[in-house]
Amino acid sequence: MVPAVTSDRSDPSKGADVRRAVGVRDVAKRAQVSLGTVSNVINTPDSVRPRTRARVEKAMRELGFVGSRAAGQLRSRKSGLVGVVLPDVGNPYWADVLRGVESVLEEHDLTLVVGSTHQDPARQERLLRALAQQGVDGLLVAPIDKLRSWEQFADRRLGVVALENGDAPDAGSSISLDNVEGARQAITHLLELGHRSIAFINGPRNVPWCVERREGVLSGIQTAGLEASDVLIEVEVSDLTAAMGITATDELWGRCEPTAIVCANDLVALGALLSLQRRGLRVPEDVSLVGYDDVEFVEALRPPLTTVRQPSFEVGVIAGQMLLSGATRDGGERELLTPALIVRQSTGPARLR
Amino acid sequence: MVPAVTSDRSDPSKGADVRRAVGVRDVAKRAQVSLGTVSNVINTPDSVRPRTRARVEKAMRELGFVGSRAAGQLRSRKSGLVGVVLPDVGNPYWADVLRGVESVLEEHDLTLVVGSTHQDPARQERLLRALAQQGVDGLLVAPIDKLRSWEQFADRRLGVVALENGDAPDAGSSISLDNVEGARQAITHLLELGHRSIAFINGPRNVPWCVERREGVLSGIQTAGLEASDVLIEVEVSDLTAAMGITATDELWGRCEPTAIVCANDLVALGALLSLQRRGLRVPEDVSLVGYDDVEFVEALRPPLTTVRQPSFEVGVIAGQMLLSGATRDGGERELLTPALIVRQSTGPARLR
DNA sequence: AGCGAATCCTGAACCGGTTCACAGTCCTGC
DNA sequence: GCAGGACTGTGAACCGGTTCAGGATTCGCT
Repeated sequence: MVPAVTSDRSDPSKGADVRRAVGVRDVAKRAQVSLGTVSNVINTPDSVRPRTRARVEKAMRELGFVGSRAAGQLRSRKSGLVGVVLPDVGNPYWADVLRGVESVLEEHDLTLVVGSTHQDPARQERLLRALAQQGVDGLLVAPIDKLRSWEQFADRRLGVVALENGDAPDAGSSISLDNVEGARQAITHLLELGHRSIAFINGPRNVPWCVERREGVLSGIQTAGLEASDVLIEVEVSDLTAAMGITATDELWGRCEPTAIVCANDLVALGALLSLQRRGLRVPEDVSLVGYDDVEFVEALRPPLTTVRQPSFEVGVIAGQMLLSGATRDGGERELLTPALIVRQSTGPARLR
Repeated sequence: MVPAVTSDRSDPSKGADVRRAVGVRDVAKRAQVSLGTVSNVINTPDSVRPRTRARVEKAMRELGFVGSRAAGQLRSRKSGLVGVVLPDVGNPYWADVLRGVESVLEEHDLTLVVGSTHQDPARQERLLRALAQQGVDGLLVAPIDKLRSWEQFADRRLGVVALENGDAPDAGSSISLDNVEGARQAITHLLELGHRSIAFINGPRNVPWCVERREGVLSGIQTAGLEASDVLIEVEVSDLTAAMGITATDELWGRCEPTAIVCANDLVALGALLSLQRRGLRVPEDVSLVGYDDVEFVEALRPPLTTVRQPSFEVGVIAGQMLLSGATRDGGERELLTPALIVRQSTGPARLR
């Protein structure tokens, strides 16, 4: 046997090869089996007789074999990678969504490649290109514009699941929360408390769920029989972070002094709160404040924040399951969850001016 | 069927090939150049005459060429991937560190593969194995035990950088904060306020920086001329989250009622705060509370939290730079930053019992 | 025009795990 | 004793971008 293979790597001129990782061929030689069998042990252990399998596994252990996903991926066209593109992993809300996704996918030996867009379409584009080149098997994306360049992933093994993707996607499944309804509840709450000068700190216009939350706000005002231009002061921040919340609120107070602020996000609300406190304003006596997400810490803030609750972890779990279900093709599934306003102590009756 | 085994991919029997991604060879054919030139355009554009390069780039655009990192990686032994293994990306502190890393590495076309260990050695092991198989070029790890299985990454192109790695690592660079000093400051502050019954909610014993913070606490007590067993009540939680903080504090109050609590982490402190508030206890009048990290939101808590500040983003930036500097071999660099106690309003004089 | 150097291009071989058509072995039942 | 099927094991070909020695062109200068 062994008629001296053509591409024999054992170069007799040098002793041990210097820096070559052990490969299936090395393991095969040591275990006295063919390289195909080693591959079988790795991928379909049940198809190998226990005795043989044990021999191969022993050899792998002794040689410290660590496979190369890249090589396998090349032939099998499976990477074991799932791309996750979120607005901001540093936001506890998205971090929680991520944990949900993780909890579902990790037991299927899928590695997550996560990236944050920070509401920047260019960043999103870069991330998607990188993921495409990495050959991810599936994509989980909370798109921040309508460019849809993620559709190219639709025919990957696991397809695409979109989070918070405004209108219906042309490809893949999607899971969203009813942002219009959530925002409407928030603004309605404030209007009922008598507020007639309300600031709305929102994210960029290209972000679907920011647009929807704005719709909800406008719709709530309209339903109350009021004119948006009389009531609402709109502020736009480029990224929904606490730092931006501080800046936006500082600037806002240079122009006017609303009796309430609605934020697109709890982090921004946190920033707003810090800005107000530094200015010596009391919440809710001087200014009412509403957040969005119901992130863990808002309950312990001073004062506890009124906000719109969204089931973050659950969203992640559902998204992960959708991806695994493989039903992301031909239209895929749709899921729409409803958020709920949680009234705490950061909102109160409008102060008379 | 399909006995056509020729390596020729243009199968005239079927019109367009069904599901094959365009490769360098397709681009080469279209641009009338050799496949090597296409590779050069991708990797060393300056080595290709502008006219030729333009032709190739046009062809790539027209064909919608998306390279396969896997194929390239196989030959070049570079993956463009950097593994990042952190305790918990959901923790704003680590999320911030991650942003720092990201800001440095993204402009070098490195993709981050991030994973959370949640203080679980088994999870850490799984993550590291996955990263090894993905062929990451470098590793950034905040190890949660002494197993050192990450040393196998030492001879990757970019080596290893360890964060918060207790004693000196045997391989790679490292950047740490002086946890002993930080914890000592925290406990000393409480002792000076007259507290003599202090709970310490800490993470698992296998985590280096938890061990160090404990050392700091013990050392501070000793310096004050007191006996740890008289003063300190130690509680251990498996994961340093707000939820665990709530549970731990709830349980703690079933056993005893310290006048102060030191937490290994701001998230745990948040949990403790929530637990105390639900129990109707006032902070700091009834119980003083100290966190660790100085995460963004603690300043806005009720009351603002006394905590130990660590420069999170900066740590990430430095770690990223260390990785890029390539000096991770032969011992590598060491960096030790010093944290600082930030006294706010969650700590006050011990209430007389 | 003539010539050597510098620059640009070429394409077969290669990286290493997977695939799959095929061969060998073992077992059952007639 | 032997056909037929189930189960195991084999190894050349393959995936597609990169490498690199060598060929082809262009350039500078006399």
